[in-house]
Amino acid sequence: MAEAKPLRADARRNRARVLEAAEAVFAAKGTGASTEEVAKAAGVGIGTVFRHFSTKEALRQAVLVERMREFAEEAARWADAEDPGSAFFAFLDHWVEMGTAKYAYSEALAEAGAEVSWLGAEVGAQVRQALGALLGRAQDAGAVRGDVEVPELIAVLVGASYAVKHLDADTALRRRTVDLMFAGLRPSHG
Amino acid sequence: MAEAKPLRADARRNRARVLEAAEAVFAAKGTGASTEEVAKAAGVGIGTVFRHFSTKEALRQAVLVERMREFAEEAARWADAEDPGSAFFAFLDHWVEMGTAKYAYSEALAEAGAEVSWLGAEVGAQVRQALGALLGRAQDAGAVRGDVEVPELIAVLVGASYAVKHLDADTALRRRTVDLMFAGLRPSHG
Amino acid sequence: MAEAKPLRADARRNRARVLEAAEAVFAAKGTGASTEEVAKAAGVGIGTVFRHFSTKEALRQAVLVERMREFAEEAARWADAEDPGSAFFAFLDHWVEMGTAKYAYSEALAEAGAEVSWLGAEVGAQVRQALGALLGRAQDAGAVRGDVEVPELIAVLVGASYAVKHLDADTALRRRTVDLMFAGLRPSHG
Amino acid sequence: MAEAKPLRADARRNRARVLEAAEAVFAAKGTGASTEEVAKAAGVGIGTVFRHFSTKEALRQAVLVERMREFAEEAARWADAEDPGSAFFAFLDHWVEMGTAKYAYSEALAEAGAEVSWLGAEVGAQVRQALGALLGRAQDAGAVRGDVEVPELIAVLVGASYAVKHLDADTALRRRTVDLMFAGLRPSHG
DNA sequence: TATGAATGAGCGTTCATTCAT
DNA sequence: TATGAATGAACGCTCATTCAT
Repeated sequence: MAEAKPLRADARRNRARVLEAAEAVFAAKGTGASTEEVAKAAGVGIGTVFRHFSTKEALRQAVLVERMREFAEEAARWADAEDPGSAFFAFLDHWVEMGTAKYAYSEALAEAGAEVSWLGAEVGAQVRQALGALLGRAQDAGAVRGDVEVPELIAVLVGASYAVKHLDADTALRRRTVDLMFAGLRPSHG
Repeated sequence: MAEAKPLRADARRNRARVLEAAEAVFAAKGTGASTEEVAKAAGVGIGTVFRHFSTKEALRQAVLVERMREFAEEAARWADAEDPGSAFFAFLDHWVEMGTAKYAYSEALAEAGAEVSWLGAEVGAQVRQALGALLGRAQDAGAVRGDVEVPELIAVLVGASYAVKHLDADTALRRRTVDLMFAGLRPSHG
Repeated sequence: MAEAKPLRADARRNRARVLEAAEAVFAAKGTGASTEEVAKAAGVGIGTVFRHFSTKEALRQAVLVERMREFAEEAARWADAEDPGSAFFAFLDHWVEMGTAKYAYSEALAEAGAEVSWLGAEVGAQVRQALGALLGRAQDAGAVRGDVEVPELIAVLVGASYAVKHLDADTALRRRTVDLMFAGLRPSHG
Repeated sequence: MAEAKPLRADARRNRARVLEAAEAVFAAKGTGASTEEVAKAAGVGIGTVFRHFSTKEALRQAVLVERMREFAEEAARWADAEDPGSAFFAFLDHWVEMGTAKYAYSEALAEAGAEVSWLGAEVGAQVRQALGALLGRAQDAGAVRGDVEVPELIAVLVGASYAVKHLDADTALRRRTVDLMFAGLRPSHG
């Protein structure tokens, strides 16, 4: 439950810098970017990267976990909005927009949806729970079809994030696409 | 526009074998698979692969072009079905299901949607045209919202293919997800 | 039985050069020397080394196998000498002397004695058989104790080679040591 | 000659723990084991290891020195046995057996025999002296050939230890090998 | 003095690409 | 034209050593 090792202050700072750098580099060039490049972006030696993340795969996963943490936090932030229906759709929009900027969001969410073991029961559960709350209230308010459940909602979100990734230049088209993908969630559809 | 050189029969045959092998290998292991492996699968030397596709990237693109050709053909095949509405949705479903099996379909379509230059005006246009025909007839039949246009349709398709890629184990969930994503295309009965 | 792949002439030549270079480099600096260095010594790119020996360990083993092949050949060469007793001891001496120059001889023989699986049934058997022949004739001639068998003979040889490795500067001492180690093989005249 | 600085009690204790740990780790995994691992086994930080042994090589040598000290002590312990002949051979046997368990004994002794400079005049001399005493008394008692001297005795011991290292599974073979290697020391051999 | 985080050279290995056969 | 051996840059990762805490 508590952090395993209470790292020294400077070590924790470096860990964070590496994580941030990895997030940025992976976002810009994909996971294929070299670990060396991440190290350079973080301003540390390559040994430091591997001290904190024993494997490149471990680093990739840490980035994804971080993103899911942000996702859950963000979702929680919208949880007690006055109008649950608007809040729900606003959150979806917000999230998809972020995915345009930060490359691996859809990937992260996909793996969270799939309940990948390494994500850690904790974060995965937080994600599903926070999203479930938002969804439930929107359904109670009659803004979302009652038969929608969290797993397919996640999948739709994943798809939307991915679809939009290639559309960052054309704002209008992106708008139309996102609207179309989320329209099916609304009850008015037969 | 036309093929640069009229290849000798055996050369053309080899080119085709390599392309097929690449499709299979990339589908199974992703684009990261080595060119050597593709050569082996095709039963040719690695030199032959590079004779036909001067670069690995060129090979990857050729695979995508091939897929788009199939996409356009398939779409054309549904073009004169009796019930345009059913045909339209049946085609979408069919396509998404194929994407589950053949890895990079969504990727290919995404790049086709983006009108990437290398796709070649020809294939890109064929795709958009065939899909446009299907869409137009479905709209005329009142089965699809009238304000939907080809670009966002492609984007939705891309998103659906991607979303579903991680769901190949759970058929029911896949079904619900796809339905949800395409539901927005239908005219609201509000 | 026959060579698995009939390599092209140039490829076979390169394989041999790499093997030779590895023998020399490992002899001079131990197995810890870098593969890069072996490549340089062979005058080939590093990729070539790994094409022929897929692993550094594989290269090391190939060197040992090569040495055992030489050992067996050499032993066979002494097999039909006129005086079996002299031939036997002369061979032992000869071998130990070579071990002084070529670093990993004792290591190779030790693993042959241990019947390490990768040595290949073939070479290991050749070694034991050739040595057994020499030993048998020497025993028949009364020059070696009758109760000595091949396994312990190999062990003694291994020990002698190793002992002598550190004595290459002092010929006289080396002489006395080797004599002492092999003296026990002679029938006691008690 | 004497210890450079009279270390504080806890520092001396740490030095000893590191040395012991290194002995165990090197024995189990060879000198290739990482210094980090030694530190962990000793229960100290890696910085502490390097404070006491400025270099990994220095640590390795310290281990060897320690072993030679034990060798000399052990030899001295047998020095005034009643039957010098039995004592001599019993000591050799004992030592070789230990070498089976503790990996680098033969290596250590080899370097002692070679009078490597770093071993320190002191320990090297102790070793040669203690062994010389044992040998001398055995020769006086007629149990060992009179022309044998310490240097070749050390070499034989080194060879025997090494030979036996690969034979730890087969006790009977080990027995026969050792007997064979030491048999040459006895006077009955022509 | 002890700690362990940081460093970066170096290693084994892979793979796209070239070129002699 | 087809082959596959050769090449070497680049990668992930390890580890002896240094140094701030």
